[in-house]
Amino acid sequence: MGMVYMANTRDEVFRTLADPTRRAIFERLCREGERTVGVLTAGAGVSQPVVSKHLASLKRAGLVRGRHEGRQTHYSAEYAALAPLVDWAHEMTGFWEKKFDALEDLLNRMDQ
Amino acid sequence: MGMVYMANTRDEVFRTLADPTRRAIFERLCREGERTVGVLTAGAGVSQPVVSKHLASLKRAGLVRGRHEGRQTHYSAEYAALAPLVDWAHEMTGFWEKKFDALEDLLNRMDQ
DNA sequence: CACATCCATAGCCATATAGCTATATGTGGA
DNA sequence: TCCACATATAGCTATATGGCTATGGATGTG
Repeated sequence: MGMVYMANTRDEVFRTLADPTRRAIFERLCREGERTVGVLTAGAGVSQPVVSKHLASLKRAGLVRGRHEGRQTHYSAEYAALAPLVDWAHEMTGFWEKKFDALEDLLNRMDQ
Repeated sequence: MGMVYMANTRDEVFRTLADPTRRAIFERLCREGERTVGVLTAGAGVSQPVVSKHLASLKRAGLVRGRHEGRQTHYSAEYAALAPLVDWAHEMTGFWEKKFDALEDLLNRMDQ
């Protein structure tokens, strides 16, 4: 029950998406689908080795996957890897709702 | 339409929540509600000045608010500040769904 | 085979920042 | 007033990392 994702994974996802350049690359893969390193480099605003490095980070975090085809590597987004982030956020706001439930409960008791 | 949160805010929220210590402090405020710096320091695993610094970061990102009461400062979580993060994640997975819609559409056309 | 192309890796540097201790600031109590 | 307490700030250091250039390794092409 719960805790499907290790805190470790969550840590890495948060840390990986914190960098704007890296997040932009991931976002582009989400929007445009599978893309090669060369295409991603054009418009990334940084050099090709930097793009490769960021893609390696994203891959380590499970956020992208690479597919080799000849000389090119095609990367694509792994949408499911966003789950730890979304789950965590929902858990946090969940505590907020529970507090309101408790407040409502308290008010109901006070009514009696 | 959309773009209620500046990319700037999103950047800051991501960057702020990337640090595990800081995220743990925020998480505690979510779970336990309003807490003083002293209470947060106990169990944070770092010194009091570090906790104060992290709280200042969280405040700058809009993730917490502080309430002064005598010598103490009571901090509490601003759950709404998580919205940019959740919205972004949903936007990303939205692109995924659109792709499936397009695929389904394509398959429907091929059926004819 | 020789050469070009695509990507990954190595090695370097500059900067950002998370942690520390020491101290300042502000508040309550004797 | 004097001291204790709670928090914030200042100043420092070590480390992590995002950027670069140079180069290696692999794959097409003439």
